[in-house]
Amino acid sequence: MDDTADGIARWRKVADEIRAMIGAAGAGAPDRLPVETELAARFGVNRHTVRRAIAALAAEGLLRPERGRGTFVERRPDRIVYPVGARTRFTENISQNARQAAGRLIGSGRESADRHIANQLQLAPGAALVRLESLNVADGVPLSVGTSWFPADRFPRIVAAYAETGSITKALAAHGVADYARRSTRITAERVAHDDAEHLGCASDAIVIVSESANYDADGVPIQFSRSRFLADRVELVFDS
Amino acid sequence: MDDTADGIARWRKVADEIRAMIGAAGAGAPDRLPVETELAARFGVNRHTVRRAIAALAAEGLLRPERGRGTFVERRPDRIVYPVGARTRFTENISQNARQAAGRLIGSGRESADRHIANQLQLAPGAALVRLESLNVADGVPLSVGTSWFPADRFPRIVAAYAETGSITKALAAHGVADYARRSTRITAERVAHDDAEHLGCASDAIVIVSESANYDADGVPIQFSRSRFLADRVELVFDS
DNA sequence: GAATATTTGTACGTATGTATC
DNA sequence: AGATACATACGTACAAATATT
Repeated sequence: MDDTADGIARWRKVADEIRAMIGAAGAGAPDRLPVETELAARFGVNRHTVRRAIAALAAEGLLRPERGRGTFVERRPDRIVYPVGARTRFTENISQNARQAAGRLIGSGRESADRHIANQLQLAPGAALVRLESLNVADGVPLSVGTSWFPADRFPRIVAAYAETGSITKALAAHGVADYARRSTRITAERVAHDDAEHLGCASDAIVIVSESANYDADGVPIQFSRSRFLADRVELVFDS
Repeated sequence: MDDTADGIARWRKVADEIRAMIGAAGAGAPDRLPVETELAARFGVNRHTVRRAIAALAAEGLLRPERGRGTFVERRPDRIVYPVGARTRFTENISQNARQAAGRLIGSGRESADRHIANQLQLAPGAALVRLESLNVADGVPLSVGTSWFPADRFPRIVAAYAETGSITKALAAHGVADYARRSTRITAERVAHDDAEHLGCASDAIVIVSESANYDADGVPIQFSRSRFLADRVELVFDS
């Protein structure tokens, strides 16, 4: 299988060599790779073996192959800092780090509560909900997509209000919620869903940080359950404790 | 390239069909895939095309191919809940959710502070540090690996103390630190590093939640900076606010 | 703008290695 | 030991997107 007989696949060695190439120096570091055929010749392997190595490095976010153009070294910009606390509000938070922040409605619907959401919102399973899908953008760069569920009877016009204002806070205010807070936040991470990748304009194998939380009004009544997917490449969450 | 002429690669269609196969039902759902040659015959494509599809689904965590055995459907267990707060301590936290929790020393060393860590520990760049690598296991399942840095002059024997006790808290106590707390936690997510994957016993393309934080003693002096990598498949972090 | 060359993406074929059954 | 099943590797061809002439 590999003629080096040390049990390491060739494509892994090629990947390591490429890693060394691109990680060599900061200033003189190349920003693009030689073409696949030349790499294959240089390493004495088949083009497919080079491609296997490139695919692995691309999955790590180190390379970005573009059909017809070449394979480029990924220089990832610093991540935008997203502070999470009891009073987290997207627009206000992000505008501390970015020049422009906006939320946009990308979908909505009505559905009945499954067990998990019913529990979070302290409703009976099957209760009527409004679902709201939003895309959050800072400085023109999509950062996250979020799905929120609201009790339909209390927030009948939440979708329209959000579509107008681009702000959950304002949409809630239009329903008489002057203040709200979150209590706890569950954090997981996974590969981005297909639909989310399209909205976020990211690679189909990108990683998202998933944040689930509920918001409560001043009386402690749950008013919103949300599940946000943050692009891990572009955002870091900061929790103060 | 594909004879369907709708611009969708064949391997993607095969992936979708396999996804449908395994996601069919809860009870009667298969727990393993037919062998690659049979899938290739069934879908009328080459075995490599099937493999490309399987690789994509494996990257999503849906399949787990095992050499010589077959390709299995991944049924992921519920994640262990890991509460994060000012007084987060691994052993105490996890033992609320698991029967057994333990930390094990997997590496250590001495190094000098780079800019980032020096800043976090309020030291001059180049200051002497002790680095401690640990593997955290609950119920025999590796959950996370962590790297911690301590000022070398204040915690000269921290590695030995941790090796003996398996607890950072106790190792710090041996150096006279009765209490400590964290102030903020930075959360990112990325693909697991190669070395970490070996310790965690996970797939090489698994996702980890990366948590960076500093701990401070009762006088507010930073005593530890740590970078923990939690397997996203096995753990969820919960922050109270 | 059109034709051509370059470069990555997909697909199939074939062979062999390695782990498991 | 033999059969089975996934892993790696090379070869070939063409498609699709981009760059160049």
